[in-house]
Amino acid sequence: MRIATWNINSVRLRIGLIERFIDSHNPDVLCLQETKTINDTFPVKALDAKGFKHQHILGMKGYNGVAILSRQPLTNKGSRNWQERADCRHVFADLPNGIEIHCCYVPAGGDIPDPVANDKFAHKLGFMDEKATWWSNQKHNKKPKILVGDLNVAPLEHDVWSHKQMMDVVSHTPIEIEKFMAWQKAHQWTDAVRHFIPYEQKQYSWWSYRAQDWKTSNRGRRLDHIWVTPSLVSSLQGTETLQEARDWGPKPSDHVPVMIDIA
DNA sequence: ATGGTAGCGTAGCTA
Repeated sequence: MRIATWNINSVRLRIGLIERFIDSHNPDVLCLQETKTINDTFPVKALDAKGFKHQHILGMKGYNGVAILSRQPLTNKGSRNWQERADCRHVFADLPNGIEIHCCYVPAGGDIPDPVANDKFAHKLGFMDEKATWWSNQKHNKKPKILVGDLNVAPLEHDVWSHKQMMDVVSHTPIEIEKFMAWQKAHQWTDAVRHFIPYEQKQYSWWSYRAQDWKTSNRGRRLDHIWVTPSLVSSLQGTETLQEARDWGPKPSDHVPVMIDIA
């Protein structure tokens, strides 16, 4: 089974890129973030025509929005609010094989890495604290699980182009990484991408629109993640990050698809 | 130290 996650930055604008990705990489489950539309205008029919007949979508006007798209039926579909905001950042469902899948979109956190000066950064830190607490309290739930999404943190030294220069840049600050790791530890999540990619190897899933030439400057960050619970680790078969999609036209997303294959 | 781009929806917010 191939699971993919992609921050699409408007599902309506980029439905053609999604179709291209489905044709070229044949995912079984595709999780999207930043769909940026209410459910009524989500491209349900186009995705149904591509074989994704089972869709769990949660969108709002203009911002955020998440979706789980599946070739196989989804059951126990749900969603959750965080930091007392109904801002469409988390959906989950069960797959026929018994795996519970979660699609998350963590707040970006604004530009200033100070929770006093920047409400958006405080919100991001609180969001991850709440995630850690909630997942810690889910320990009784023994179902195998996969958590994917744009988590907006690049936690490891080689998840950013320059660890030194990024330490005071939101997404790679020590306080964010501390809270991110606490969340990961709270449910014994394993980073399924780094399970295959050596720690020393640079690995990115996002490159800014603001660079003149994203590929030449290559100042990327690994913001998009796939985590699995312990019993699934031995079933992991491989991972792929589709860097070439950063050039897919006419208008690419600033994030690229991240995939795992699991037996 | 600064400014650079993009989407939604049509101003200004968010990323």
